[in-house]
Amino acid sequence: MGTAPSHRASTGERLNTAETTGKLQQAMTGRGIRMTRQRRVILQVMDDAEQHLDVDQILERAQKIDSGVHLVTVYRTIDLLKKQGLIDELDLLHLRGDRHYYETHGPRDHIHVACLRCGKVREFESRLYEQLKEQIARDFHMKVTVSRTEVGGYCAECLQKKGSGE
Amino acid sequence: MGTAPSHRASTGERLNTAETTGKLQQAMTGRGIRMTRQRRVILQVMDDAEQHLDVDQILERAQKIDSGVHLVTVYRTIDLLKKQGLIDELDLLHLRGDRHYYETHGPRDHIHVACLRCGKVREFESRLYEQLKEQIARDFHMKVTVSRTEVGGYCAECLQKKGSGE
DNA sequence: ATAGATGCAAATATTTTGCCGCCAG
DNA sequence: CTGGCGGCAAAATATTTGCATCTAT
Repeated sequence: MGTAPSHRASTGERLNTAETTGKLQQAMTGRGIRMTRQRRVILQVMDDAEQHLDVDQILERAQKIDSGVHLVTVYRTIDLLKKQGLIDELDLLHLRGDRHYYETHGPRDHIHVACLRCGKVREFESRLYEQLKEQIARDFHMKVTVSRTEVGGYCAECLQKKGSGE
Repeated sequence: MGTAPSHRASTGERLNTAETTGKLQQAMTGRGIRMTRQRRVILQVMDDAEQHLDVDQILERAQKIDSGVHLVTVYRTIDLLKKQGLIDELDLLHLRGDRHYYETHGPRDHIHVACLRCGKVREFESRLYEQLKEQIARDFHMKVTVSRTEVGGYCAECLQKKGSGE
């Protein structure tokens, strides 16, 4: 629980455009949603996050900025953001319990690829994925609004360590 | 929750290879796993299921066959099956709470496509999906063992009902 | 001023665990 | 016979809700 897994995947890229621009905050006010002190903090945390966070991590970071933020408020704000379609929810194949993870909804969907042994999570983008979603929309005549893909397996390093077993 | 009275019609469509023998049961005994009365029942339920089931549905169906099956046992057996890689776990984008759903691991992965309005869930297979997984394996030099893709949106019928707005 | 947000605690929901008697192999 | 398995209740986790108070607009 409390301790962040800190698996720092090699998410090297995707640096912060995160100045205090507050993309989320902008989106929210733009939609006429009331902005409170705590919401501002939580939104900032999400905007600055370099990777997906779970609720406890969000709380932890938020409290570093403003200790007067409560877990319940995090849940409520996350919920709001979900409903507004501004963040995505993942569970990383339940690798670490049934916790949920959240991240700001980027311009392009990415796949989360997790190593079942070391827990490292990487992101992956592919035109193939976009095509797949298009194919679904076409075949079912539906409008696709959200999608989530999580892939698990054993990463190169772990395969090496074990030889090739498992 | 559940309704589905149950026993599958023996005329129902079955997926390929599975004879009435119980593919799961075979796999389990083949791996030297102890077979108990309750496990047999749960495995049968999973084998006969025409679609993904949640734990309560599994329990319900199991108890129709043998009332002496407990929820805890369902959890433990499901867990065992997961570890053996014989079933897949889904959560259908949390469409209906944080319940998990399970289904036997077929020969080919399929995508779950859910309508966010009417809740209907369809399955989708695609060559593109296989290619995508291959691409991931190649790019990351990893061995992909599980994958889950869930897509949400609005199905043709629901789009019609609403006119076409949105 | 006032609708809506937050804090706090208690309620829910879901899954896991400890312990002990019982059954499959 | 014996070690794993299932039942039962209680614990652990994760998230939601009721209500009084406070605050952004």
